[in-house]
Amino acid sequence: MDFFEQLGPAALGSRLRRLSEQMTAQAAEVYSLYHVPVEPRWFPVFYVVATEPERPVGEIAEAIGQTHAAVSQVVKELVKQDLVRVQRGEADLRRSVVSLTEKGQAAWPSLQQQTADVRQATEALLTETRHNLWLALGEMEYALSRQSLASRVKAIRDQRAAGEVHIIDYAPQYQPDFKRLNAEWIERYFRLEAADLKALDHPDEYIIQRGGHILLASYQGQMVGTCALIPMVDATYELAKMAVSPAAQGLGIGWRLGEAAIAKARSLGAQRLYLESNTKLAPALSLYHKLGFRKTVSGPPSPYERCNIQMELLLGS
Amino acid sequence: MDFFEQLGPAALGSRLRRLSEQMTAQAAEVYSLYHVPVEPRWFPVFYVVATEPERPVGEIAEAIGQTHAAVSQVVKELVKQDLVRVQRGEADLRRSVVSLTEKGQAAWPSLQQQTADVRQATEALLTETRHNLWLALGEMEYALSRQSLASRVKAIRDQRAAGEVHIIDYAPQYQPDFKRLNAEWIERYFRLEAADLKALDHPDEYIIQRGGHILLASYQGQMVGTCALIPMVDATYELAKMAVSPAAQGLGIGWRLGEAAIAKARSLGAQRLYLESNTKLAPALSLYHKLGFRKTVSGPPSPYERCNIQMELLLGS
DNA sequence: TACATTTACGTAAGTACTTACAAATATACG
DNA sequence: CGTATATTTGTAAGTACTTACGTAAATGTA
Repeated sequence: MDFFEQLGPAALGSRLRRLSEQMTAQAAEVYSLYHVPVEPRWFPVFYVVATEPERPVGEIAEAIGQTHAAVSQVVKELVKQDLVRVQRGEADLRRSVVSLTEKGQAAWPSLQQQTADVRQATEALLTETRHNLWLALGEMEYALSRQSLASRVKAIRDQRAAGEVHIIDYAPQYQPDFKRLNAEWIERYFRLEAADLKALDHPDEYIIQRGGHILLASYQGQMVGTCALIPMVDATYELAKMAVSPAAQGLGIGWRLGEAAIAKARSLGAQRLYLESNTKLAPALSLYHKLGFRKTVSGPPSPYERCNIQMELLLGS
Repeated sequence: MDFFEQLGPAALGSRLRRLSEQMTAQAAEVYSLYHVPVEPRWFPVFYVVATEPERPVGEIAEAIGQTHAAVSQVVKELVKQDLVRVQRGEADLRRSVVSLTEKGQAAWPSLQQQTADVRQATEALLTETRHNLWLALGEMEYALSRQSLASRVKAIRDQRAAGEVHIIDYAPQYQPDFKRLNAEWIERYFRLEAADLKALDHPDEYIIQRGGHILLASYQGQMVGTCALIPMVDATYELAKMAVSPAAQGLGIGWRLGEAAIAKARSLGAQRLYLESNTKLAPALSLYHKLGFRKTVSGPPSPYERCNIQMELLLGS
C-alpha cells in the first residue's frame, strides 16, 4: 500500500475516494446497529424532507448537492418503502412535492438519535487528530472554488513549458519539420495548394533568398511550431506559415512565435505586418488579435483559395 | 447547500465523496490537457506496472488498494489500448504478469511529467490551507484503523442507552408486555406450550403468589425485556422467561436484567440459581455464561419440550 | 498418489451515483 | 393568442468501482 506514499499528494483524489468508501461501508454497519428502516444512501433525501417538508425534487437535489435524477430515484425507493409520499405541486403541476408518511414520521426520531450519535463519534474522532479533516475539507473546497485544480496544474505546466520552448532560426535541416507542421493543419482543414507546395518544399528559394525569415519552436527536443516572415512592398512583411503541432497546442507556442516574428520584423525595419487567414480558424484569429493584428481590406488578392480574411499590424517607429 | 453545515461532521462521509468526485472530474480535465493516451482511472495500475514491472494482477491490486477484479478489468482495457502486455507467470501458470509495451514505455515520460505537475499543484494547494488535508486524511485513516467508526458510534449509543434503560418490578398492568415479549421469541424459534400459556397469561397466580419475582426493562418509554425468578427447593431459584425485544437487542439489556435478577435472588437469600435453555440459542447461552452460569446435569426433568440444556450459578453466602 | 483445500484470476451482476434524453408543463414574446 | 423557449421531472444508459461466483492451477494431507 506504499502507492500513496510514493505518489504523495498527486494521489489526493484516489485517497479521498478510498476514505469515503471506507466511511460508506462503516455507515452501513451503523445503520444496521440502529433499527431504522432507512438505508444510508436514502439519508440525505430523507433528512431534507423531514426537516423541511413539502420540498420539490429539484430543491432537495440542490440542498444535498446531488442531481435531480438521483433524488428522483431515491424518492421512488422511499415511496416503495412507504416512508414518503409524493404529490403534484399545487401551483405548478410539474413539481413533485415530497413529504413524510406516518411511517416516515415514526422513523424520524430514531434516525435523529442515530445522527446525533454519529455526530458525537465523528467529532470525537476529529479532535483525536492533529489536523482537522472537517475544516481541511471546507478549506479545500473553498480553495478549489476560487481556482480549479485543472487550471492550477495548467499554470504549473505552462510555466515549466515556457522554459523548455525555444524559438530558433531556420536552417536547411529543418525543411522537413517546416513542411510537416504546415501540411498537418492545412490538410486537416483545407487542401494543399500548388503555392503551398512550392514554399514548403523549397523554403530557401521562395522565402529565405527573397529576404524572408523562418522561425521554429522546439519543445522537449522536438520541432512543434513554425512561422515565416515574407517581405512585401513598402516596408511590409507578411506573417505566414504559422503552424503549431496539435500535440503542443495550449502551451502558448503560437504566442511565442508571433512575438518573436514581430520582434524580428521590427529589427528588419518593418513598418507593417500583414497576414491572410480563414474565418474558420477561430483560435488562430484570436491569437492574431491578441498579438495586435486587426482586420483590413486593403490587401492584394491572395494566391491561396482558403484565405477569406486579411489582417494587419502597424508597427510605428 | 446548507445541508452539510446543518449536519456538521455527521455528514463527513458524504462530504468526502463530494470532494473526491470533484477531484475526479478535475483529473479528467488535467488528462485532456496533456496528450497522454491514458485515462485517469487507468493511472494507478499503469503507474505500478511502470515503476515495478512484471507484477501479477493480485499484487497490483494490493498495491493500489483495489480489488483484483478492478485491476483485471483495467488491465484488459490497457491491453486493448496496446499500453501493456500480459503473460502467464513462469513458475505459476495462474498468474497474469503485466508489463509495459513499447507504446506504454513511450507514454510513461509524459505521464510522469504530468504527475509531477499535479503533485506540485496539489502541494501548493495544501500549503494554501490552514488545515492540511493530506495529513488529516492520513491521521483519520490511522484513527479508523485503530477503532472503526461503527464501533465508536456503538460505544456512544450504548453509553446513552444505559442511562435510559430502567429495570422495574412487575405490576399487573405489565402482564400484556410480559406475555408479548416472551411469546415473540418463543414463537420465532419454537412453539408456545401449555406451560408457557399458563405462566404468561397468569403471572400473578403462577409466579408472584408462589414467592417468585418478575423484572421488566424499559427503554425510551417502552417495555423491551423481562425475566422471572421462580422459587424451587433448597434455596434455589429458577431464572426463567428471559426475553429481550429484537428491536432493543445489542443494548446490553439482557445483561442488566440478569444482573438485577441475581441481585434480587441474593437479597432473597438464594444459594443457587438454575435455568433451562436450548443450545440453538447461542446468544442467550453466551449471556448466561458471562453472568456466571455453568452447565449442569443435576436439574429435574423440564416441563418444557424446547429445553435441552441446564445451567446453574452458585451464589455462595 | 489421490483428493480436498487454497490461491489467482476473469466474468457477470450489482451499486450508487452520473449524464443524456424525453415528456409534460410553465413562461416569454411577437 | 399561438408558438418558441425554459423549467421540472422521470427514465435509460453509462461509469468505476464492488461483491459473488466459477475455473484452473498450486498446495496440503492422508
